[in-house]
Amino acid sequence: MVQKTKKLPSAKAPPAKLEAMAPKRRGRPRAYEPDVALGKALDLFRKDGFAATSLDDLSAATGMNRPSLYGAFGDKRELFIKSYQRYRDEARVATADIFRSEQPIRERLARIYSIALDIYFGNHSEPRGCFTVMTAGSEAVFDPEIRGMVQDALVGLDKAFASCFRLAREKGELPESADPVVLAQLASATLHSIAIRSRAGLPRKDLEAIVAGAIDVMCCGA
Amino acid sequence: MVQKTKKLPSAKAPPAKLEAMAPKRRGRPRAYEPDVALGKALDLFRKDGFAATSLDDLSAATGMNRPSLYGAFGDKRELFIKSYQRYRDEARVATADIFRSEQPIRERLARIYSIALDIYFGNHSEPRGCFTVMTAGSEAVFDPEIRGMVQDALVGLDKAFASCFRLAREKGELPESADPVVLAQLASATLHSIAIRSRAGLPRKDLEAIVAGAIDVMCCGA
DNA sequence: TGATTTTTATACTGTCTCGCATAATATAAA
DNA sequence: TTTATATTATGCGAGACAGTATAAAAATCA
Repeated sequence: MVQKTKKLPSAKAPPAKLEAMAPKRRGRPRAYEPDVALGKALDLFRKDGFAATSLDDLSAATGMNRPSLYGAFGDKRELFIKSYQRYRDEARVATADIFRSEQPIRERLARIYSIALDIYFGNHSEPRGCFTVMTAGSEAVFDPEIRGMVQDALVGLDKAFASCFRLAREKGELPESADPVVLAQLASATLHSIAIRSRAGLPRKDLEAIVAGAIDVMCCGA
Repeated sequence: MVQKTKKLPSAKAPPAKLEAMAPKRRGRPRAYEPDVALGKALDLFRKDGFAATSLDDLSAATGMNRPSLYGAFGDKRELFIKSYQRYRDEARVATADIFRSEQPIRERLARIYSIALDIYFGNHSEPRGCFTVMTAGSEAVFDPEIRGMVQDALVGLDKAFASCFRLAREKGELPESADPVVLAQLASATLHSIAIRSRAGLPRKDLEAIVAGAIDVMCCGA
């Protein structure tokens, strides 16, 4: 989310839009909305990867010309990182309330995987897969900053799943012998696997079956 | 493996080399060995991916100049496909006897994962990950032939794991209630997960711990 | 020896690539 | 109005890119 200027409670609030509260900017107004432009860039990077995405492609997709892109987001690498940041943020907010909730473990897992598949398949004719797994993962070898972000995403997910299983065990949904950390790694692995399989063109139905089977094993008999 | 000419048991066998059995080729002799050149190309594709690997890079790595590359392997896409074919072949022969053996299930799984980690980490300073998961998976969206190969690799592994679990159940290592197909998908997922994590720079030790935990769950109590 | 065959070596072409320099444009402030 | 500011629009330039054309080199065959 773009940093918004302090929202002081002025008497009159002319247009309802948030950004309209900002003091009038000085020069020529932007012809683009940074937020939607970043979304377009993200989708392009998800589809083609870093190397195969040219600045001309990005320019065409965002509707911004090259200098505007640089002014707004920096060079290609910075734009890539900001796109990835955006992807992670979106994924986080999409799953936040599930990870915060106290629903039965099976339900929580099912909802998480459902959202993940929505992200992986998207609305396009061709599936995108997972940015962390495919695109960012590939670049992680070369760029320490990206590598750090990918590692954060991976272990962050592990921890989130682990807390789910820990709670489930406390609630008696799982036997005392269940190891939350190990189960969390299996849950992550299942997510990774359906991410790969979606990108490989396997039908969503198959992946949903995999998810169902994995949930059965992880919540053994519960 | 390259198709070798029929090895007829002639009386005199001058040099021990296999390729020397071939009838003498007509023109200027090759300055490269196709097999090792393909190996170099494979490693480059694994490191950088398809788009970021230039023909100049490939030329330098293989020691072949551009026209020789074309003559031997075709254009970049064909070379990529041949490299991937080679990768799959190597992985298959490296695991063939384990998948064919009748060892205890835990041992078989442990050996498979150990070989996988060897492949993913390699001898280089920087890990490579899995060609199927990373590089080929990314390209699968655009190229039907690559997509087919990736799907083959994925479901082929599922089936191989499934036959392991089926045998284990028959031998009484696993309870009757164990579902070989579901367990196989978990075994594949674990492999996918460590492939991703290796590329993301996580230490091998961590991945070995993940493997150990996953094996414990999959062979529940056995 | 000379002719044929196969590969290597060099260099070229037209296109794309990234990043930036420059100039035009649209707004707010003075 | 004029000035200052911030953005857009155009396009340049040095280099990388994939693929190929052409010629030289090294072998076998006659």
